[in-house]
Amino acid sequence: MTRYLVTSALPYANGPIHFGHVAGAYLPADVYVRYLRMAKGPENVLYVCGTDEHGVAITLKAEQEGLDYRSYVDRWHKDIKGLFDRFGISFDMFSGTARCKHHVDASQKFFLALHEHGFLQERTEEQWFSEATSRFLPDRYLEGTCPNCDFNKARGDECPQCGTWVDAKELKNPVSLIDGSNPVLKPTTHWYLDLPKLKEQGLGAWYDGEDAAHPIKGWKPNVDGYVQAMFKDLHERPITRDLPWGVPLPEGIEGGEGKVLYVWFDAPIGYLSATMEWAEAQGEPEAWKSWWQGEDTRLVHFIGKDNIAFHVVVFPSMLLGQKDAWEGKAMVLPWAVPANEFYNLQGRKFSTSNGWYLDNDHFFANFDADAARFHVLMSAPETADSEFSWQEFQVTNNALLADKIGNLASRVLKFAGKRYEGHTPEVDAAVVDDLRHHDSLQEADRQFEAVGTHLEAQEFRKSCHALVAGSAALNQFFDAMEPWKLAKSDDETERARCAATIERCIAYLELLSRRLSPYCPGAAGRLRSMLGACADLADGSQWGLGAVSHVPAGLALDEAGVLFAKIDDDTIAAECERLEQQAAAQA
RNA sequence: GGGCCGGUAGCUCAAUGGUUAGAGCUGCGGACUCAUAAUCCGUAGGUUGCAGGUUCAAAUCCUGCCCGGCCUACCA
Repeated sequence: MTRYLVTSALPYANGPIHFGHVAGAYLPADVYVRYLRMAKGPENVLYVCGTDEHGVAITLKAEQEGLDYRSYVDRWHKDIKGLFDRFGISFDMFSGTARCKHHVDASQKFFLALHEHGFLQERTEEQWFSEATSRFLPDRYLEGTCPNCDFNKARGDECPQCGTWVDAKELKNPVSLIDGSNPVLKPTTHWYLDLPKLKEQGLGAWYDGEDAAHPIKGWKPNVDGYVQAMFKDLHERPITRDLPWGVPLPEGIEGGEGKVLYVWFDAPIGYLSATMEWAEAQGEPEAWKSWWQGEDTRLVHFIGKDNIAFHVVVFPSMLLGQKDAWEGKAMVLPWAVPANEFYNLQGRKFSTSNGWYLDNDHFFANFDADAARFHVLMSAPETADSEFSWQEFQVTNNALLADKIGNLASRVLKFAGKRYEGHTPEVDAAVVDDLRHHDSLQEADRQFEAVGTHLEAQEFRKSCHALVAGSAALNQFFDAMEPWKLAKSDDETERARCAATIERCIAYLELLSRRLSPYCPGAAGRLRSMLGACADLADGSQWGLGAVSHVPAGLALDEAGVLFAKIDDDTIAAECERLEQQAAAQA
């Protein structure tokens, strides 16, 4: 059986995350995972993630705030997890690279295996060193005079005046932006990952799909364009740093004392160490192997476009370079990397510091997480940047969720409540059989099946459209049958058609509740409880096939409630106003 | 500067080189009354960013330009 190991990019524990992050790497993954659990069985799906808690940016911010590194990342870990909980992101394990007890060992083992297999190069170069703080300075935290145009506020990596790329060592009169001191050049040794060699030894074949073990489907255009360009000019890449915070180099590496693994190196290993943590929590510490070394595993990385190089080139290289170091078995390579673009907010980038963001506490206190999930997914940046707008959110919520889907449940169940005293009607099987061929029901069948095929292909926007189209087809069916007229007829055959119509609608509402489940788990659950005893006609945790073929008579239905509440114009106007004020306050 | 992605109806998006470029939402008109003033039907809406080229045929392929975005290896 094919198994799916799904990851979402590790959020950096250095600040709040927002809807933009959720739209790109988390919500699509969560909907995909919820679908897979239903369609393939929960035992064949594992969804892991965690915060990325190392790196120079964290050390600097923590020091600025006077916090030790541990407390600092703990705070953001908690904050970030809080937003995921509100969105209902259903990780099997959400850990963190500085809190997972397997992480240091796993990362060091990765390094050692690459070292032993000849995929690392050692180089000694001069770097700016601050004697005041006894630390090497990243280029970005240096300022000085540009060697090209003499502009005196050039950064260590780039000159904002002439735009040229500055080699930090050539920067004149450098000053540390951290403490204002004048650094000196000092030699330091670092290890480089030999990407060109790894590309020759299998990465290239894997990427091109020549490796039969990984029959990956085509890469997305944004991924392929980026990686092809990268392959044309592939270089060795440093994977160590001089920092006081991170995974120390393994013992026994000469010259490695006091150095740590580069955060980009240890971060993706977080997917593996989180899996180990999950396995241990299950009481089967070895269970991670069946995921990371199983021939049937499909490893799927959901990321934003800023992460493409690391997930399609660097991390696969690291996995490939392990060879048989892990008890003689190779690691799986990614099967798919759905990289999304960026999600903006009403024409501008999300920015907490500029006040251009959605306040998470406020949002979830006033709006339904299910509606947010559906809208954000439906407008997710799959092929190009996209955005959240309050007006569009209102349209999705009102016109699609409340009117098309919620009202469908309402009209059917209330009709049954009145005409059949809250129970499923008795039907003539022949009349029901006749209705099965109705154009609208066949259209509903097609659309509800398409929901699954689109999800399987990671086409989330299309899957949302199919779900709405399926519901629209059911509304058409209801309208075409006109049960409100049939029910009042003196003709017995007309009343039989009415009963059969309601029977079919109830069967399809049960199907709808399962199709809706990955997107809107809360509303799907409410719909199932409204269906009362009819919810028992199919296992709600199963994607299953289509609508149940026969709804027995006399099953009790529950009270028909409101699945999705509408959002009025004033509320939307108030939210837009709130956003503008937030931005103005920060200006 | 270099690389890459995108530009299609008022809005959000579709369209293996192949009929007359399609949906949804909004707008307008109508039907209906079971339902959350919902639903259903009809209709309007286009120089596919611009200019060339290839082809029997171009939104699609090629060249140049314009606009937006991302990356550019020490921002994770």
